[in-house]
Amino acid sequence: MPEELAKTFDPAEVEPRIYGLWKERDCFHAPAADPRPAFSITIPPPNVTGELHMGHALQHTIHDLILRRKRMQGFNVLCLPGTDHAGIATQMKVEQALRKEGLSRWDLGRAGFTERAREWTLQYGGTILGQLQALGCSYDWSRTRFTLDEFVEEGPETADWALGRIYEQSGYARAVLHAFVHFYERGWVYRGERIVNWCPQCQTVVSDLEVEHRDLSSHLWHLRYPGTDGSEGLAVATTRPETMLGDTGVAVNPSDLRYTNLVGKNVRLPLVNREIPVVADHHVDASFGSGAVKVTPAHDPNDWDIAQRHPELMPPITVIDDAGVMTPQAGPYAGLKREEARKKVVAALQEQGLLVKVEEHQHAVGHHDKCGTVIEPLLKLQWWANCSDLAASALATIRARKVTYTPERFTQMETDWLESIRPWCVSRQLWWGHRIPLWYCLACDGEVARTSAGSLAIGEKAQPIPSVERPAACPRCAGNELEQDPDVLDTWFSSALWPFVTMGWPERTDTLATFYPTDLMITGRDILYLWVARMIMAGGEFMGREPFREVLVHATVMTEDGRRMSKSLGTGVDPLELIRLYGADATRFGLSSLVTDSQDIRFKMIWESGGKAASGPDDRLARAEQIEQMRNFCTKLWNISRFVLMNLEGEEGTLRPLSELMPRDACPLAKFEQQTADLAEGAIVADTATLEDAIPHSAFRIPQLKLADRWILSRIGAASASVNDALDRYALGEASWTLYHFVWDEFADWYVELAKPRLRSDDPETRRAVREVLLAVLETTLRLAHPFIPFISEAIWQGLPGRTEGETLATQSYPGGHAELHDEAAEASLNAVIEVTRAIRNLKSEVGAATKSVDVFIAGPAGLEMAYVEQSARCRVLDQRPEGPVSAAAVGAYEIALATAGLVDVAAEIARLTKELEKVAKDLAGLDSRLNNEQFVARAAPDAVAKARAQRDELLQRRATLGERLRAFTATGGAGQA
RNA sequence: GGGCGGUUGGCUCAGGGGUAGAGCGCUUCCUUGACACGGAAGAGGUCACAGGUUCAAAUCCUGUACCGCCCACCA
Repeated sequence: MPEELAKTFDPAEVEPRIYGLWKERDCFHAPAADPRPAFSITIPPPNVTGELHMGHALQHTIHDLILRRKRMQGFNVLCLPGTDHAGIATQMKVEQALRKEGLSRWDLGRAGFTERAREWTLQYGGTILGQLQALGCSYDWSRTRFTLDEFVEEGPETADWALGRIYEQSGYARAVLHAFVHFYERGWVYRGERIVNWCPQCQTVVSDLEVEHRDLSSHLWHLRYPGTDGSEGLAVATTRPETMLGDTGVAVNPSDLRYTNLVGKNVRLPLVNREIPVVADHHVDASFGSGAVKVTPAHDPNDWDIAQRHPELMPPITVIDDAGVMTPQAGPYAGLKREEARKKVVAALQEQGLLVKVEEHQHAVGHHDKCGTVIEPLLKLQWWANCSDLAASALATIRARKVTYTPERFTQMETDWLESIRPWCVSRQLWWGHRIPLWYCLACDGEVARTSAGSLAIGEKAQPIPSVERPAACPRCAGNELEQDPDVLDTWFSSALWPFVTMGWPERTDTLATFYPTDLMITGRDILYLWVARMIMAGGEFMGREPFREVLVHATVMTEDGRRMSKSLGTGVDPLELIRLYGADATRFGLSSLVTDSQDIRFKMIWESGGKAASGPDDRLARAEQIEQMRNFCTKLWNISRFVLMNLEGEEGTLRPLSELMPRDACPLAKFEQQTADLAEGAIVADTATLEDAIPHSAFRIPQLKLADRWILSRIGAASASVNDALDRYALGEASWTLYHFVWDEFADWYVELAKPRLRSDDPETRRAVREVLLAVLETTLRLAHPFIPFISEAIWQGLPGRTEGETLATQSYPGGHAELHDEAAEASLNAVIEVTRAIRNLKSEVGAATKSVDVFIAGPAGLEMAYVEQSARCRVLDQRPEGPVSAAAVGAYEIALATAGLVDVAAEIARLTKELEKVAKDLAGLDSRLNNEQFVARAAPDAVAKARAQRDELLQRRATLGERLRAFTATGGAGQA
């Protein structure tokens, strides 16, 4: 006996219960030793400090939808979750927490701080993983990893975020050091002094990819640098006047005749009274600004390059320090913030009459993508990774299509980037992260010394010792006064190793053997370079092959008016709010229905205050239409299910098991055995759909099968086929809408309605047949829908009779195409019923008899299922044309005459018929112009011509019928005899 | 400066060589034992603009405009 479904679907009650059931049955764990073919994904690890936002919700809806179908299709599905230690973000959070205690990281010292940060991530981090469970994600939580985790042998959960013990034989932290040492030994890592992107707020270097350029309107200041001989010299144009204090020269284009006489001479740098040379360099664009560029090698990458070509511009003069404050080299401006210095410098120059002019100017200013602070280009000695070898092999991998991108256009984006790859600055001046495993010998390395402040001064030519562990002694002098490099690695260096380190690299684990390479990487386009490209490079180097076979790039979630969702701007929604309002299923289904391959998704929101964006921190989400629609869908499905279950009338026990009623897509295991045998033979693994089709389904034999039954079975077969087809193309939106319309428009609106009278039949066999079909279609629908709406489908499924006890829907087989259910004749017949029914309803509505039962005469081809029409249109079908006045319509090959018995407004009926005739005439004209065109008949596809002819015949028929009706009306002056 | 997307009914979006679809909103009607988070019937669009290819273009090509995104050292 199935438990009766509650009156209304209550996501808040159902979701935790069902998720608990899945966990209890261990549905999401993927053992390495499993004969079934593997399907694996590693999720893009969210920041350990992060909380679920709409982008995550979309991303993981896509993940779980794909995973659940694969699981139901019989794969050994692994989705490996985890979090990223997120160096900068986490360090910022922890420092924030410390500030509240009146402490800074310096008070704790490095060891104390990292300990504190680790505690912090254990305590507060990883809440996002719990939030993913609320979304329903079917990930293997027992394998949860963290990009800075240490090896844990055995034992209880290490922390809430871990949701399980560390699984493999190596800690992530150690593996990262291994990888770096390998890089070093390959000669790809070097130390170099260059202009880097310095964040004065975070006090660290960041890579080019972490700099976000924003166009700001500013000014172009033209400054006069007088000649040393008192002549007028020249004017330079700059967007950063404060850096002039560090100028070491001026550059002009060699062919710029205005300045040829000055090249090789000196000009006087105002305010600091320094003589600086004028040089000729091709980099300078004579048509921009004044044609003369001030050269500040310490604060501008271009200027640094120019200075490399002109030794007289060296050495550089640093006038801005790590905090964005002017250095003693800035003379009277020392100690001022860079913004203040700018104002004072401009004012001083103006006072001296050296400010030639100020133009409005728009230019791109680099901001740190984590904190938004304006990046300060500074000259620094940093660790760089030369990626050209890696990029070349990654390019080869992509070009050989060992990694493919969906949508395809992203392939080009990725290869373009790889082709022009530049050295990657991998060192960061942080404490939270993987400390660079390079050691310096204070005894024998002359380039290394302790400063008075106790820190390490490391010269450019220092000779570090690479080692994962602290070396016991210096291999050169056997001294044991070794110091580790103070910097940590870019977080992206560790995440580049994610797909294989999470599976145990550098050990050779069973997990790697089974699940690497992974099948899919599902990610946003914003990290295609930062992460995806680097994983391909790292995978190729460390594993000898690509880390994933496919990259699925999904859209960005935007607000309704196209702005990026942002917490601080109040333009974002918390997905948990959506789950609270509408349930996880509706949230997922709403999101999946929005997936297309275009670039972004606009999300409509209405807040309690009435606006499109939150008016304040307390403003709550009132409505999200796109999700609400799917909540309504869930309610619909729930009610269909209630209807089916409440009509079993206690006969559940006598119903045959579902597997007999409806093909259950054959035994999955048989399939796997076949596939593994193929694998052993070295054969290409057959497409599962093909295998599925090759296995004969148990025939669907119910003697009392009626037209409606044959129709709905044919339709669910078609729906399954098209959902599968769309999912194979990652057209998740299309798949969602197909499911939506099948359930609502076909199953609920027509089949359930047509089933009602038969359920009330006196014949038990008739009743039984309908119940069985209802149940079979419902059960198949639930399997089809499960990846989209896992909670509600599982909850209903658990209440169905005829299933095996103890099973979960999550591990049932996924419906295939069901081509054997296709029934052309049934579809055509029922379509006729639907069309005629609609025409009658329309007529009833027009004559104001929508709610009444009417008499109707239908002329046309035989075989129309009149009982269905009578039921659906609420009418009585007459054997003969009615005597009295009628209202008429023509649909397809059928003519419909509705006895109006004086109901009809003559003028209105004439107007209606005239309007309909006009429409027919218009359509006919269009068709005729085509058919009369010899070119069309001669050149168009034969079936296009045939179709047009058929349409024309039908329209001619309709025109005749309608014309006759109209004539009858006008001739009798309104009596309208039939 | 390059590159990529988008421009379809009031709104948010599907679709994609044969004459336009959905949801919401709107109009009219209906509380019928699955469902008013529902049912029935409607109104509403020269598919941004201009050329071209084709028997046929909203759909393919080229160009233009506007919106968005990515990349790029023009001070």
